[in-house]
Amino acid sequence: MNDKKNVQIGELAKRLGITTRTIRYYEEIGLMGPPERLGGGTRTFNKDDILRLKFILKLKELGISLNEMQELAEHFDIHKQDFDTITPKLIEILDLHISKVDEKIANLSSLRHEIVDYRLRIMDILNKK
Amino acid sequence: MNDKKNVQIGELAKRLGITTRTIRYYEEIGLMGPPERLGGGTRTFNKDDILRLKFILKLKELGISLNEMQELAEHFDIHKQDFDTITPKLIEILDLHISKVDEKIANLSSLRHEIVDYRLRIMDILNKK
DNA sequence: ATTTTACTTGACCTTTACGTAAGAGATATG
DNA sequence: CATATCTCTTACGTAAAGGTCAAGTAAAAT
Ligand SMILES: [Zn+2]
Ligand SMILES: [Zn+2]
Ligand SMILES: [Zn+2]
Ligand SMILES: [Zn+2]
Repeated sequence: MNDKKNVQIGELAKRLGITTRTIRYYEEIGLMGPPERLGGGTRTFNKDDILRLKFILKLKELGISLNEMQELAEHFDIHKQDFDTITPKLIEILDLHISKVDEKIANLSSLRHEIVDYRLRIMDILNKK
Repeated sequence: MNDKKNVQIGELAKRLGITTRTIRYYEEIGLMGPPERLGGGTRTFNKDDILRLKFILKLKELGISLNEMQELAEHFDIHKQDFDTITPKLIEILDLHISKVDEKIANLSSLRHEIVDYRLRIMDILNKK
């Protein structure tokens, strides 16, 4: 049994409902930073690592792309791992996202209108036959 | 000069604001059917071809994927090229799309709500410091 | 000690709708 | 005829976010 609090990749993935590939991928693109390793090379994740990963997943849920997160990460203090140091940059990004979402909603609404119209015209054609 | 009404690919693309690659691609995946060719192999498109292409672009505008169009195309009478033979299948697909769009709108709306909430919580943290 | 999991890196696969050469042939114009 | 401009096919590249092997190690359990 592990007496340290550190967790291996499989366990962590299971906990968060993602795959190990995902975690390695986030590390690969620099979102996660290199974790500590055991003697043999096995990754172990500490509490901060886990918090960071959860934070990433939260942002993803909010529709923020990994790319955007990378830009965002540049504004985190790299040496402090706590997220009390969230800068106004995050607010900025969230605001930008709110307006993007608004825009998408507007586009979809007018798309919906168009589809309905088109549908009606086709129904007319069918009925007049 | 061409005294026939048939048009070559470059001209057609320019007219419709797409690229020649797009037209060849639609043919490649079977959306467009092989056009007539000149002696040397150059494609020429007649009125019906053009109508069909415009129809495809219209559906694309409505958010219907090429894949869906292929399924749709299976329900067209392959030998008749007129679009009076639009079957109820198109209506079906449009209806499906309307509900998909509705779903997307709903998702985006709740996403927006979440983002705003999250933003507020962060603002709180920043202000209490 | 040995089997059974778990983990490692690397590399190729997936989807969608084309973009972008490369190299060769065709068409239009001077 | 020469030249410029199309057009042809073939085939690899692209973005996003991982999925899916494969071959080789390490850790955990028996
Ligand atoms: Zn974004
Ligand atoms: Zn209307
Ligand atoms: Zn669809
Ligand atoms: Zn709320």
